[in-house]
Order: sequence, then C-alpha cells, then structure tokens
Amino acid sequence: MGENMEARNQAPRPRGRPRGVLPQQALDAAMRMFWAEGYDAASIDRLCRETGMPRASLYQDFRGKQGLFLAAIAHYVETRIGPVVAALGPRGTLEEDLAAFFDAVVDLATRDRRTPGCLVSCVLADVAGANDTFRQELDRRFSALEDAIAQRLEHAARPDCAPDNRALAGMLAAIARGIMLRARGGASAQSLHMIAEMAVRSVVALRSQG
Amino acid sequence: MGENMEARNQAPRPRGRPRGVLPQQALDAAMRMFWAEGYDAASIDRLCRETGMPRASLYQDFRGKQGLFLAAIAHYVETRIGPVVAALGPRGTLEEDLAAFFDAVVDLATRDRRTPGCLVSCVLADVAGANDTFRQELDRRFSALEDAIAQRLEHAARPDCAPDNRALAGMLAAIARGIMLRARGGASAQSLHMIAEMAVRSVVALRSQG
DNA sequence: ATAATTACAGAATAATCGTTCTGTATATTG
DNA sequence: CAATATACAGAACGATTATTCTGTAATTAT
Repeated sequence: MGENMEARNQAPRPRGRPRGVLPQQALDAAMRMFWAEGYDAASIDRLCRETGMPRASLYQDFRGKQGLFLAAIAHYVETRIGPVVAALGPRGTLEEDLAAFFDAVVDLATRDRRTPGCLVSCVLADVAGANDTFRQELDRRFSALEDAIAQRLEHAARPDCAPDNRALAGMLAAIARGIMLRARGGASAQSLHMIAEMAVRSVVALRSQG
Repeated sequence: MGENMEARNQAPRPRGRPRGVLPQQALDAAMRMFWAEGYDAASIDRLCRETGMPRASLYQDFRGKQGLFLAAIAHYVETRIGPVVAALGPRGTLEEDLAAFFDAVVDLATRDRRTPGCLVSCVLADVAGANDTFRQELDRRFSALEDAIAQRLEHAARPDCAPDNRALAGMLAAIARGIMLRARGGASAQSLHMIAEMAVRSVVALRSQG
C-alpha cells in the first residue's frame, strides 16, 4: 500500500518510544567534557546533564563510563585528529604539508580555551597509567599517528640521503604531542607556532645533509 | 647546664610524641603513587597506607590532597627531573650533552615499569584542565625546563648562524615531553632512543646550515 | 482499541571519596 | 609524680561516586 512507498528510502521507524538525543549528538558534548576536565573529574551525573542523555540510555548505548570514554575518544580522533592528519596530504611539498600539519596541531590545541591540549595526550595518557585497556588504547592511537607521518615521509623519500623515516616520524609525532601538552599549561598559539616552524626547519635541515 | 652542652649540635628534640614517619619519606611513596595512577585514582586512604603516614599527620603537614600532590611534584622535580636537567651540563660538546639529556629522559620514563612516563607531563597535565592552581604549576614547570635548555643552547651559541634558541629550546622540550608521553603507552626504551638520537641530529643539522 | 516495545526520569544502592573529629599513646618539661 | 604537647589509630561525617532498578511515558504493531 501507500505506506510502503513513503518508507522505501527511509530507515523504518523503530518500534518503541523514539529517542530524545541520538548517541552521536551526546558524544560530542561528552568528548568536550572529558577533554576539559579529565576522566575522573567528569562524573556520570554531569555527563548526563551536559549531554542531555538519560542515565539509562547512556548505559544502554555505552555500557558505562569507560565505554563512553572510549567512544568519545574514537569520536575525537575522527572529528578532530582526522583533519590534522589529513593536512599531511600529500598535497604540496613535504615542507608545506608538514607546516600545514603543525598549524592544525596548534590550532586544535588552542582553538577553544575550555579544551586546551589534546584529549589523547593529556587525558587518556593519565588514566593509561592505572588501566591497561586505556594503556593499549593510548598505544594504538599513538602508533596510528606515527604511521601516518611515516607514510608521508616515505612518499617524499629521497634516494640519495634518507634519514630513518620511522625515527623521524616518531620525533615529529613527539613534537606534536609536546605542543599539545604545552598548550595545556596555557601557552599562546604564537609561541607554539614558533616550535612548529622549528620542527619543519629541522626536517628540511636533516634531509638537506643526510 | 649540662643539658645545654649535649643539645648544642643537635636539633633539640621536639616536645611531644616523636613522629613515626618523616614527611620526606612519605613524599617519595606518595609521588610514586600519583605517578603510577594519576591524581584522582590515588585515594587518601591508600596514600596513607602506602606511605605509612597517618591521616592526621598528612593533613597536618600538607593541608590535604592537593597540597600533598604539589609537594610530591616538587619532590619529583628535585629528585627525578633535577638529574635530567643536570645532564645538560655544560660538560662536553652540545651534541654530547643533548645526547646525555635525552638518554636521561628516556631512562626516567622507562626505568620503572610501574611508573611509565612523567608525573608532570602525564598526570599534572591532566588535572591542569580543571584546576587553575594545577594549570599554573604545569606552566611553571614547563617554562623551567625550557629555560634550562635555552641556557645550554646559548652557551654553545655560534655567532655565524644561530637558530632562534628560544624556539629551538621549546622544540627540544616538546620532544622530551613527547617521549615521556610515548612511554606512558608502553613504548620500549629502544624505540624512544631512536627518537632521542634523531632529535640530537636535528640540532646538529640546524646549526650546520643556519 | 490492546499488546508489545523502547526510552526516560528519578529513586535506590552500595561503595568510596576527602575531610574532620575523638580519644589514646608517647614523648618532654617541671 | 603531674602537666603539657605532639602524634596517632580509627571512627564519623556528609558528599559524591558509578551502577542498577522501578515505574511511567511514548511509540509501533496487531
């Protein structure tokens, strides 16, 4: 009948009472809260209030605080780290792409004064000390960034004098994280840009001699 | 009288019941606990048990958890960061001293498997998000390291081609912190040494061209 | 209509948090 | 000895924690 036609291209409405807040919407607010305050300081009560998500639904969707945190980190990596990694290109020269990458890092760390630094480097790193699940998550996220940088370096490989790309990627990732940390203490975007610029110059210098 | 003579060179024994544990002894255990678990996860109850310090004395000496944490950080900087900064010398060439510095960083971050990373970079950085006292403390500690590195660079200044020492010091400090963070995820000392070596090579390369 | 199903608001729970308080133990002073 | 002073063990406190449970609201299916 007619009902079939209008439902053709839409997901069929689910059975029971419709949700007030979709998990995806709540995730961004939860992410910002963990980011600003840390894992322990962000209580379930306030997370529910801030996200507009009822406690029951939160436990239904994320199984608890730990699950919500991990989901918030995944959301953070997708929406915030993704663009930073994307800046690596390859689009322009290696120098240009690295400059764009570090600009994105500085911007992410200082854009919003309520969320200085990086959710992974400043918050996940803390709880990774006591919780092995979190430690493994931290390791995976760190490795992923290093892989992306190493891949970009490989793409610009110079057959004559190639510094160890793996180690160089590790160093550049370390600088990015150091910048995130420094922002947590309230450093200005300007001072961080100077560090970023020096990092790019380092790569150029390393590659120009061997 | 006779009592005067025997008390001449000793601190006169204080009036009441003598202490079981000196604050200084407790501090090292408290530091390790914060370092391993983070600020919130280390509860007063367990801090008392682990340090052997009674709750009353802890509040007498440190005024509460926040005071104990700040004291633990000061103790950490003195006993753990101090030697790392001392490795900067100047003792040998800049290259040698920087290599020694980064070796000390890697060693500190990986020496004890129970306390990976850095108390300042991994723990203080987290709580700095929600607490302004902690944020200022983080900023001060970060600045202090940058000052020390900048001073060492200044000492090796080359009049012909000197890269901006302030920015270079910021970059080297960022690498050191990035190494600490990476250790928190469980990275091996070996992989961190490769990053450290690349950092030293960067400085050499930067200075050899301008 | 009724049944079935999902979401929600909020109470209930049990544990733990940081902090303060109470009484007792251990010391010096007179 | 008694008086005084400090440290300590542990109870007490109120607040907050993460999680579970209970009853009700809102929707689709029949």
